[in-house]
Amino acid sequence: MRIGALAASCNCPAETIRYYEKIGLLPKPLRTANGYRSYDERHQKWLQFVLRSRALGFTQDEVRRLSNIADQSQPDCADVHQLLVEHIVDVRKKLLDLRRMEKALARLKAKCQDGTLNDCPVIDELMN
Amino acid sequence: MRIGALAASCNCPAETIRYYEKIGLLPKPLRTANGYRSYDERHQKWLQFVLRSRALGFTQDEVRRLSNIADQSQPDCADVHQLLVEHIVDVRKKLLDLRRMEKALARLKAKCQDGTLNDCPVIDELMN
DNA sequence: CCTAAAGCCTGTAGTAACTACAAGGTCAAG
DNA sequence: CTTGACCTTGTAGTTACTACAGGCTTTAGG
Repeated sequence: MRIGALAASCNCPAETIRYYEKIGLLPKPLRTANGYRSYDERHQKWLQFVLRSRALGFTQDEVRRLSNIADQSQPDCADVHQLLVEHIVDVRKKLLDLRRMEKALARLKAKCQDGTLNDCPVIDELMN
Repeated sequence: MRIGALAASCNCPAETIRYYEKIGLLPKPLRTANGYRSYDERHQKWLQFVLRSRALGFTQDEVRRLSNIADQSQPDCADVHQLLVEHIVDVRKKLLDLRRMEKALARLKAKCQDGTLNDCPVIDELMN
């Protein structure tokens, strides 16, 4: 199949596929006589793997490491486990940050009294 | 005061201050005879305003809009309120995403059984 | 007073992770 | 036979900075 079909099947822009190929996240596919990229289901699985990993918040670099593990004949579960644990720590840190933000924003919004005030206390608080 | 002092007082790299000036988030300061930037407390308040807004997750563009509001003689609370509400929606969306991620990651980690397995079920699940 | 370190200047390039063209080749349908 | 959809490469733009390079100026120590 060509890049458009692969893109449609994985619900991902063709440009992203080319980009992943360029940065080495996806293996280079064969080319047809006219130079078009030619994919099979192995490529499809690989792309899916990358997309799912990204959807879980893994960075490109982490995906690369995951790929290296996945590429072994017997993927080492301990390695994956470690990556997973580290990533979960990251995600939790981000969650904490966002929760703190949300709280602060909600407090500011309350100060605002639905925007009915003439002089804005929010601006004031951010400035001083 | 010079840029280093301002940077220290706001706990922010001098390069960021120059950057904010360049993109128009901060007003251009006066220059001393030798060309050094010269700041006063008004600049300091302005920078603080920007930094606090950024810490709350507002984008540069949103900060710019907030700044415009703040710059009026009587800042319009309704405008601020709207920006606030929109931003809170964004933050909540990100929170939902992250929570979903965390759940999925925790489930994968459980599958892994602490990495004691020989063949990794996580790789398998991401692929198929 | 001299020198060395610290601080300042401008401008450019690099980061993550794409996205959006521009300019052109190929192919099938009407 | 030409129109439109699809493909190609390569480059530039996005967000929000960060990190130099190369070159001034100021400040502190001996």
